[in-house]
Amino acid sequence: MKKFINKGLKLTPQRAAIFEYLDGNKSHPSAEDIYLEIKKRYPMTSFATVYKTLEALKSRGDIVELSVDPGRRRYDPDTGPHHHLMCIRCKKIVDIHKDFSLKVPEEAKVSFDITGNHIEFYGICPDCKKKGGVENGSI
Amino acid sequence: MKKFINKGLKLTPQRAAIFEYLDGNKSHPSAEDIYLEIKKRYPMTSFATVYKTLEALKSRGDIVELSVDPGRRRYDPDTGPHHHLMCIRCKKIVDIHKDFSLKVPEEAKVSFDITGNHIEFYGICPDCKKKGGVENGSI
DNA sequence: GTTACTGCAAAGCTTTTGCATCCCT
DNA sequence: AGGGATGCAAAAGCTTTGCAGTAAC
Repeated sequence: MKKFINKGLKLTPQRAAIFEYLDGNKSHPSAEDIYLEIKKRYPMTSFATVYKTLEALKSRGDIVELSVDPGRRRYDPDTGPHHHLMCIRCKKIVDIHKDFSLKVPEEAKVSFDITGNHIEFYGICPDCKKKGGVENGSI
Repeated sequence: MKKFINKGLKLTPQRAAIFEYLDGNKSHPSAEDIYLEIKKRYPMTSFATVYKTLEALKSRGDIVELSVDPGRRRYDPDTGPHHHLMCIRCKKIVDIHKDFSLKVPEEAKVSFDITGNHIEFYGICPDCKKKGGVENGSI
């Protein structure tokens, strides 16, 4: 929570609820997840407010947007360098805090200015392993 | 083209055009890119057909869906293991064919069955470097 | 002749936006 | 008081789907 306040943003009850929900959150929630959770405490909260707040936080660098889950954006309040492992069945995402020190090939380095990297691991989580079934993933 | 035909799918002119366009294609096109291109040769082609064909190819494992570009899915006919570098300004994607042999941390390995991984590099491409400007990326 | 594919249009989801009102500072 | 934030509803993207007609095999 500390990291969000006093940054020039007005602290409204809705935002406070969003900040509090995100702070330390390891679930990589989607906008809808956040909306539904916030609504429990502040039923007046609208979807637009959630999206606008996420956009504000994102552009301030207080959260990052994940594109691992095709079809919906997920948000991560952990802005430090780390990677993710997503269950291809239930879309659960867990953090991989490990430094892989990736060396980009020379050809790419000379033409592009590389600004970052992100590794996505795919797999089946323990819960889904128990249930069985079929899936088809994406990169 | 060879890799797509005779797989139980009916070969219609629309599909032939899609197969031909995708074969060896390194541009990582979106469904719309494909649709617009195919339409030049087969103006009757519909968006639905493109999506349905992509779905068919995807479920047969003949193409992979990339989730690097938030907001739109991109398709890659190169189904071998490789990674990608995307320009955060123009969304251009280039291949990174290099084996990084990533070792997943033990904690993750024991709980998940890891099925794959994919590295996304982010950067500014040569064309966009010339133009200058500001951006804000996502992971 | 079957069966699968096509095209159209409608619907489904997620995300964005305009605008009047509200309320934090 | 001023300016940013809220909420509503409409709109905008992208993707999926139902269905009748059509074409590949």
